[in-house]
Amino acid sequence: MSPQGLTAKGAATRERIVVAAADHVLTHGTAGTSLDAIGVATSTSRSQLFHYFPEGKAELVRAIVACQGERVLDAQRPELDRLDSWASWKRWRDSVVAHYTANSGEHGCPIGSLAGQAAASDPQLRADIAAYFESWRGHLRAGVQRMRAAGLLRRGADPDTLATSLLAAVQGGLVLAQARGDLTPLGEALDAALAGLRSYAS
Amino acid sequence: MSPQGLTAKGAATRERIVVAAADHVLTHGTAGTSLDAIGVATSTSRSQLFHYFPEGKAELVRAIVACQGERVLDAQRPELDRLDSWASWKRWRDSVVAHYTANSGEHGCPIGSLAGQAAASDPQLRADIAAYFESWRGHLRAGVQRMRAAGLLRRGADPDTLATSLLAAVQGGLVLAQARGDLTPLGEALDAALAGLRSYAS
DNA sequence: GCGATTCTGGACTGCATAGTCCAAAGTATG
DNA sequence: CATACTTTGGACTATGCAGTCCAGAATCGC
Repeated sequence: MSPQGLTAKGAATRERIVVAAADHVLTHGTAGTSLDAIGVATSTSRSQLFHYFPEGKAELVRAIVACQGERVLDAQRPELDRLDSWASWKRWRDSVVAHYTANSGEHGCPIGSLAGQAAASDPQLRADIAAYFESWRGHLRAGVQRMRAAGLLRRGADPDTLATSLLAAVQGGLVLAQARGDLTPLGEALDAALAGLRSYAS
Repeated sequence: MSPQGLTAKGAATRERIVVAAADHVLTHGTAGTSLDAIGVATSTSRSQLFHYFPEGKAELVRAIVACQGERVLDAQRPELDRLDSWASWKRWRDSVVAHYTANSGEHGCPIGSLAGQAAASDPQLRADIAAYFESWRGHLRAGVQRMRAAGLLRRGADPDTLATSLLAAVQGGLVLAQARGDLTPLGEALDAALAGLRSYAS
């Protein structure tokens, strides 16, 4: 049994619930996702949801964020972990765009959308989302630092704010893309942010 | 009487509902805002809501977007309308940050948050939000064009994509700010985007 | 195999909410 | 002042939803 006292079968069911619920929440929003809908999507009954997520919907949504956050970050690997050349940044950019392109039909929307919904309602969820962004931003910052250490960027390039602006470009591009129903703003925003980074090239 | 057959009194009531509802929706989200809550906030009864917004909640939310969109754009004036020098861009940047700083407590969240909630649920609302972004982006694009016409930017500066990247920086900065509960990402993202613009200076 | 624990199904409760309806009060216009 | 129209109040219904409960099936530890 796993640490939480879960059978292999139980863990599988839990996983199945999270994955299916993630798809539903990311397309319909937290408010637009009922426990019933999750039930029919996963062929599970009411009691299982509360068995695996005793605190109810809020806990489930948090699990979704954790799951989906990992998915999104994984989609950027291995580039995200070894940003150390201009070519690697370009590859990273492409992997981000490719990931959202592939999943645009089902869940066109990222976790950022949840931030808006969670802002006031669930502080715990907001904190989880903030941590997720911070992790993502940390990878980008490390990349900028590597570039600077390698002498590819000038000293004036501040890894912290550059990482913020890169992540903001991704999230802002996604917001615009979602409103327009077309992903091109994401690519444009990313290109501009990378151009900004390149303006610090030494 | 006004075009829609509204008495002065009626128009005032309608306005009162929209304004109060806007505050509530922007802090609690559309799902977190019940018609009852709007009722108590504005001291109006159920029937008035449906009298002024026969299609119900969806129509009300659309009115809120129109109202709030105007508010946000107005907060950026007069700078937004006459972006034609580096100093004016800086002033614009400050007005954006100042606006969200002033309103961070009440409605920390912008219309962009609604895009996520509206994506699947209400296509009409999504279209309204897209139009709003397009209007905002149009002002920025005009500003870039003015800069180029004045010889302050090189020919390589594409007004269209630069406007997109600037707006994406605002929206992305707001998403991060919302998650973190702190507006600094907005300022940093905007500064980076403006630095990107400045890299095209001639 | 057997007892304890985990897993699953489905019915049930209680509540919050969107939307309807009708009748009364107010307000224009001639 | 009279009539038609707009505005307002509040009760009423429908429904959909989160969360509870209990009993039965499967599975694990020994």
